[in-house]
Amino acid sequence: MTDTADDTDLPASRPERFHQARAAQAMAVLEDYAEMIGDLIEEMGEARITDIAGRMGVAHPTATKAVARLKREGLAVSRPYRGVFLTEEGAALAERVRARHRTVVDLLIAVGVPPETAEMDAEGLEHHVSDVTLRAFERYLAAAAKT
Amino acid sequence: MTDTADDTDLPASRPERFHQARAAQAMAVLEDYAEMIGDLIEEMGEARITDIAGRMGVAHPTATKAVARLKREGLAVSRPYRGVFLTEEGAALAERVRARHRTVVDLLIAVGVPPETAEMDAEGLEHHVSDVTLRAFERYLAAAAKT
DNA sequence: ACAAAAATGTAGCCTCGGCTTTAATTCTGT
DNA sequence: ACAGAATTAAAGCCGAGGCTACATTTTTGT
Ligand SMILES: [Mn+2]
Ligand SMILES: [Mn+2]
Ligand SMILES: [Mn+2]
Ligand SMILES: [Mn+2]
Repeated sequence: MTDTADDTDLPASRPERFHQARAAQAMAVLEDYAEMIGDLIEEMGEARITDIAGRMGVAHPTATKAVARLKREGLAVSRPYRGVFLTEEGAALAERVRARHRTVVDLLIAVGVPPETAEMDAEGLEHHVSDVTLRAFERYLAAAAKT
Repeated sequence: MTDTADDTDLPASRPERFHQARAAQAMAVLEDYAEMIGDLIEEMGEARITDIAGRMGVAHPTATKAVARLKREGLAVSRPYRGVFLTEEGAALAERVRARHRTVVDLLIAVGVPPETAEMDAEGLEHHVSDVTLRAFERYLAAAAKT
């Protein structure tokens, strides 16, 4: 045995933190596709595989597989050669993800990150921002606005 | 064609932002293992597969494969049944990652995230913090300290 | 010294998210 | 109407990062 029990771990053990980060990562693709499909439906009335793939920067078979996973998870529906639509649950996820994305970008800008960089980094960061952290960001932004 | 050219994209196109996030993610595991191996060597003089696996919260063959990748990328060395060691490049990476992790935690705390949550979220967030953003965080923390 | 325990390695399986290639279907313009 | 273009689907490849089960080697205790 090597370890002396475990460091500073009264609350979440170190392995637990890695587990959490991996779980968040597993949701990341689903979240981005849901948000993107929501965007497309709003902007152009429908979400086509080609457009999804184009905006995600992937080949269209990759988008097709992602949509298949969304469907499997009950977040989207589609029929062959028709567009993709979000279920209620999928739409709710998309909305949450969109709001969180905005908050993350705003927080980054508020602490001095250049807007362009903020937008860039937020695309990856957003998926690892917990609810607790998100609420802290919102409070910070509200307080900063009052100044 | 569907899209009306592209939204707000003078600088980094939307697909480009997703590419960037995916690239960052591809480094994440390497970064965490490098940092962990550095920690273990410092704390106990050597990094054993069992300890690496234990702290990462994975089965030991998973750690073995990660170390194999580190070796393949020139970041670590090891011989069968001996511990794992970082190359110069690996140690430099570990150091950078450790510093960035601290800065991210500090920034989160500074904007009002509970320390426990900050530590939790930072484990995933850190890998998506670009150099530009990291420097902005440092400036913010320095300014906040002066208050 | 040597048997049992612990650590490490190896093989083989899975899912996910990329990709290319090829087939099927739908849309479009004349 | 229908040929060609565009879109979508399907199949099959890859690497990464998980896992379990089993083999090998090293360490340890008597
Ligand atoms: Mn994203
Ligand atoms: Mn986003
Ligand atoms: Mn991490
Ligand atoms: Mn870390």
